[in-house]
Amino acid sequence: MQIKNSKKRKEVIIGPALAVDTLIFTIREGALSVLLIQISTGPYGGKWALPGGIVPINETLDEAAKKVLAKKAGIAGVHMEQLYSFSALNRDVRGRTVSVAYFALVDSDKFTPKTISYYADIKWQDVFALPTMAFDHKEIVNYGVARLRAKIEYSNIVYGLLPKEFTLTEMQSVYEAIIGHAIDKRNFRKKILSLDILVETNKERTGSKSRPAKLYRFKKRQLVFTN
Amino acid sequence: MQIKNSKKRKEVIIGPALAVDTLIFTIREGALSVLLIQISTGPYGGKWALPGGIVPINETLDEAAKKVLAKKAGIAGVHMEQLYSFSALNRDVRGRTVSVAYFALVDSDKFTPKTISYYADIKWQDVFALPTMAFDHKEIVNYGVARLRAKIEYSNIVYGLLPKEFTLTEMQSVYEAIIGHAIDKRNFRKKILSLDILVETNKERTGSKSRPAKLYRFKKRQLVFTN
DNA sequence: GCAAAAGTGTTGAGTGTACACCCATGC
DNA sequence: GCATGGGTGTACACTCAACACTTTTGC
Repeated sequence: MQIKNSKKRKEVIIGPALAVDTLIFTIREGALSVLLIQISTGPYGGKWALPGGIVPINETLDEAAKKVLAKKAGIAGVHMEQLYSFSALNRDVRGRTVSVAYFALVDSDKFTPKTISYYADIKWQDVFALPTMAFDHKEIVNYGVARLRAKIEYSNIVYGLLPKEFTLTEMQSVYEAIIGHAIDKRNFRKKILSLDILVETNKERTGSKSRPAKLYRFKKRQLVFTN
Repeated sequence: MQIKNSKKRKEVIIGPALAVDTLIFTIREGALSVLLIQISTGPYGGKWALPGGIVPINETLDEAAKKVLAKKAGIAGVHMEQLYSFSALNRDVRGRTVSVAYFALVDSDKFTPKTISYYADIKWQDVFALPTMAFDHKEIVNYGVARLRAKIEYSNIVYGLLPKEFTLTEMQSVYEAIIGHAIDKRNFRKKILSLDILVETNKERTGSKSRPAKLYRFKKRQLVFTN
């Protein structure tokens, strides 16, 4: 594209940088948690943040987010969706950056965070006890928690937080961790079973010192809306 | 920010351009409609598109979208919210652009689209009869319609499509235009009145050749969730 | 036999849905 | 007095919320 006059030249002024940040949720020790990395150097050195990265010119936002998951957290093949785009002028003191936030759901038993060279540390963090965070990342986490809370009410999205096979009590614990309060066991079971999103396996979870529990699977391990 | 080594230099590679596109909904002749502009020149000359613009380095996305509304459609002071970010690699053949879509709701009686010099034309278009559109704008419109449909079920968002005072039948027509089918009058009134989002004025809409209808106002002309 | 968690039903309140007629006005 | 749209109530089905005891296992 040739630039021929000053009017058109305006259009090639460099705009904000474009980044993706990823909110990776899991349930860990009964608490809804997110994966945080600790920044090594620069103005945010020592602060905690969400894994993120610049969007390359030849990748879509989804692709860029997927690569962040893979490279910075070693996570692949999980449910991921776009959350919201954040653009406050001062959100990154190093330069004007617009960030598209994504969220992903993982089964923490399957993924162990590993520190990568250029981060000081990496860890799962209870979303209700966030440390001081860089950028507007606390706001992003809270926005993501709200979305997740809404979405468990009308979809099977929690499949992303559960292993292939699980008991109804385990599933209920996931719901309770997300909404932050206890649920009636009988009502929960009645409701979930009526949604027709689970199938009974004929296995049981044994090895506890109490009665074995039936194991269930999701009919579809992909997003299904339930009303 | 000084660039000191080749590793850092990578970070200043120019990424995708960042734009906002605005989906401006109204109800016009009983049909849910969007404001489209016709592109004058270039590879998309003659095609219809949503009003949009590049995001300047010193504006947030919300600000940039608000300015697009003001400058390209002459609309201000209406409900507006972020919809989604679109980033397919080939969405604009002129160059890699990521677009953050916004949607706004207006009362078509208050805004008359005016053609601006650099567009060939501008018009309200029924969302169920879209012309061939530039970029991925048809997808954006459909995404926006879906969001709007969902949102009228759990919020007072339709205030944006209605004048200050209106009859329940007018309000019902707005709902019907959005969901695309008729609703039972008695059930609609019972439901809406039970939500406690309207107040009765003591005026009536006269001048028709039938019985005058009571006029109502929204308690709050800002987004309120109703369940 | 006891501790621990799994599993199971009923009732009442509230909400959603289907459905038909009278009322106030203009002409 | 008739055409037009405004305005109203009831019955049934369904969903949601509250609530306590029995079953199966390990030790």
